[in-house]
Amino acid sequence: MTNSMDSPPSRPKAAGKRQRLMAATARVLHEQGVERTTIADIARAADVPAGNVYYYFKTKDELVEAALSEHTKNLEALTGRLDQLPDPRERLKGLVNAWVGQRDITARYGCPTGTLAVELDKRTESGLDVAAGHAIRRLLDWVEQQYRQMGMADPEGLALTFVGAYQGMSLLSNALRDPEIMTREGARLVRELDGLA
Amino acid sequence: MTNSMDSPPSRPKAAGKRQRLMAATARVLHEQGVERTTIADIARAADVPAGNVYYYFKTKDELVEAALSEHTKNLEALTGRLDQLPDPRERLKGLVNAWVGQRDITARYGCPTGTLAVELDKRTESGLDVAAGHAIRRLLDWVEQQYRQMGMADPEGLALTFVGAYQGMSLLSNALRDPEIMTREGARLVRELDGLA
DNA sequence: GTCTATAGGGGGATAGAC
DNA sequence: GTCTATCCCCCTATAGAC
Repeated sequence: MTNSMDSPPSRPKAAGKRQRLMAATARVLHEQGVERTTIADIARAADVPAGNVYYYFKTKDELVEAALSEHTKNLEALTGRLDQLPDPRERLKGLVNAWVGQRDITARYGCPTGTLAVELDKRTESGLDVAAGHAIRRLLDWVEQQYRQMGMADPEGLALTFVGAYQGMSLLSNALRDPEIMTREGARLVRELDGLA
Repeated sequence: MTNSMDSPPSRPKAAGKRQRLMAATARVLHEQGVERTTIADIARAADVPAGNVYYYFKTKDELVEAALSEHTKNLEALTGRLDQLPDPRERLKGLVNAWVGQRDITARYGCPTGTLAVELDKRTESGLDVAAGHAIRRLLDWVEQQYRQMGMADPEGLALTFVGAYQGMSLLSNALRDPEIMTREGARLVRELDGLA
C-alpha cells in the first residue's frame, strides 16, 4: 500500500511525490474537509515541503480534483474485484460488506465521496461543484448493471434506492457518531438482496 | 412568512433584527455553506448593517447555532401540524410529501440539516461538530413514534431506514442536480408505507 | 443601540534563490 | 526540480465614535 519509491516514475523525480500528494490529499480532505484544509496540511501529510506542492498542482482546486480521482480509482478497484464474482447478487452483497467494513471511518468522517459532494456543491466558482456527482453516477451505473443482470424490473430505480441507502446511512452514522448504524443498515440491505425474486 | 416588524420585541429595538438575522443566516448558510459564508453576506441578506451583527451574535459560531435552531423550529412546526392527523401512517406520508415539495431547493442545495451536519462535523474546535446530530435525532425519535403507534416491530430500525432514505435521496438529488430523484424515491416511500402490515 | 474603521491573523499563491 | 520568503487579499472580531 505504501510506496517504496524505487519504481521509475514517468518523469525523473516527479511521480513519486505526485502520487504521495494525491493519496495524502484524499485522506486529509476527507478528515478535515476541503475548506478547512490548508496547503500546508497537505504538504505535511504527504511529507513534502510546503512550497513544493505548487510545482505539482497549480491550484488548490487541482488538489481537490486529484482527491476525487483517487476516490474514483479506489472505487473502481473495488468494483473490479467484485466483478470477479460470478453472481451479481453476491457482487452487491460484497459491496455492502466493504461499506460496513469501513464503518468506523465512516462514523467519524462520513462517506468520502458523499461528503466531498456536499462540500463541492458550495464551491460554485470552480467547475467542481458537480464533479463529485460524476463519481456517484459511475457507482450508480455499476449497481444498475448488477440489478439488470439479476433480471430485475426497474434496475435504475433499484440502484437509486441502493446507493441512496448507503449515502443516508453514512450521513446518519456520521452525524450521530455511531458505527453500528452502518452494521444494522448493512444487514438490512443484505437481507433485502437475499429476499429479491 | 415575512415579518411585519410591528410586534413588540422583548427588548426595545432588538428582537426584530435578531429574528431577521436568524432567518437570513439559516437561508444563506444552506445556500452557500458555513465556511464560504461571511458575516457580511449574512448582514446583507438580513438587511442589517455589517458591523451591527456582532451586537446580536458574539461569534460566527453563535450564528451557526442560530441557523440550526431555525431548522429545528421549522421541523417541529411541520411535525406539529402532522400530529393533528389521526393516523400515524398518514403523518409519515405527509412528511414525505413535504420533502418532495422541497425537491427543487433540495436538488440545488441539499437537505438543510443534512448538509449542515456534514459541514459541522469538520468544525471540531467549536462544540458544534455533533450539534446537527441532535436535530436529526429528534426527527428520528418522532418517526419512531409513528411506527410504534402503527404497531410495527423494530420501530427504531424502521425510523433509521426511513430517515436514512431521505438523507440519501437528498444527497443524490443534490449531487446529480436532479429534483426528480426526490419525486421517484418519495413515491417509493409512500408505496412502502401503504404496503406495511 | 447603531455603525465605521480597523486591528489582527491566516491562507492561497508567487518570485526567485539554489 | 526543490524550497524559502513573502505578497496580498479576505475575513473575524473589536474599539470606539455617534
